Amino acid sequence: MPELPEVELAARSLRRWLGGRVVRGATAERTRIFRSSDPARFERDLPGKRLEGVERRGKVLLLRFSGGIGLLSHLGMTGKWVLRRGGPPPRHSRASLGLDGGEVLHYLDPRLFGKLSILPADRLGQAEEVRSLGPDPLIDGIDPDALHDWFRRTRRQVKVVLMDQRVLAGLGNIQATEALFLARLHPSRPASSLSREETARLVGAISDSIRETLEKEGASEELTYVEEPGGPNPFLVYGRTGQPCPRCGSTLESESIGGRTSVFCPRCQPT
DNA sequence: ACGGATGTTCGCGC
DNA sequence: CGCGCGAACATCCG
Repeated sequence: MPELPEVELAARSLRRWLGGRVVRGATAERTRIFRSSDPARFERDLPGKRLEGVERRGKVLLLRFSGGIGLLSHLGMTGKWVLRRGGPPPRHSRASLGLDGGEVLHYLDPRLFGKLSILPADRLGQAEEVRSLGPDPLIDGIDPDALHDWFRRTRRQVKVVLMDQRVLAGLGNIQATEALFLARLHPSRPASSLSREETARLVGAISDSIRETLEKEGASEELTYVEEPGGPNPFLVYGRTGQPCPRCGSTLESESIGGRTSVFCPRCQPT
């Protein structure tokens, strides 16, 4: 589920579901989700508190509750917040917040790669997970010169740099793959080889890719309310190795870059 | 049944 | 300190 667009949609859902509402009860399993915190604090600190605000920085969700309680949520690879009313808890619910009217907000995470921590609300922004982040494309925008400076100072491949959260906050394997395709840049190009003009093109492509994904996944979320996976692949090239390039019809190829599968068109994205 | 998966972090070696 | 690589985490899905 989670790169910048999905986390942004999660933030919007959380605001809609429990903005201003009071938590009646809280439960948390003792799992590695609570690494730097403690499930007991989740259960003890949240009941009686009102959600006052939800922010997102990169892939990190920051929830502020009344009483100065803060909750940091990183969805990892398979984390997800869902709202249910009644019924048995969904599979892999690791923590939950009970609300008025029988509604329950569940944090689902089958693989336990995500993270939850309770900390003072006024220190959410100073958490290491947030402090280490570069500019967020949606909140701060992307400065082409600053990105070009990063590119010039590294010997890494451009896709690896795009996924470095210190450079830009929120891009993962999908968004980096899609943006490089839109910008017609091969993912394994040394970042330092990109011209100022190519970097500017890439900046536009990143914005386009994020906006596209937000629209597509936002629309499907409204349709289903309780989002279910398994729809058609909404991406241009991600997950489409061996299929025809949507731009030129050449067969899409893939290779591992920075330990992740990267899909590209050998003709549109020359090395 | 096997292989891969939207993320992060750690250890190892150069 | 930079960087590449592989592994680990735990489960699901095609």
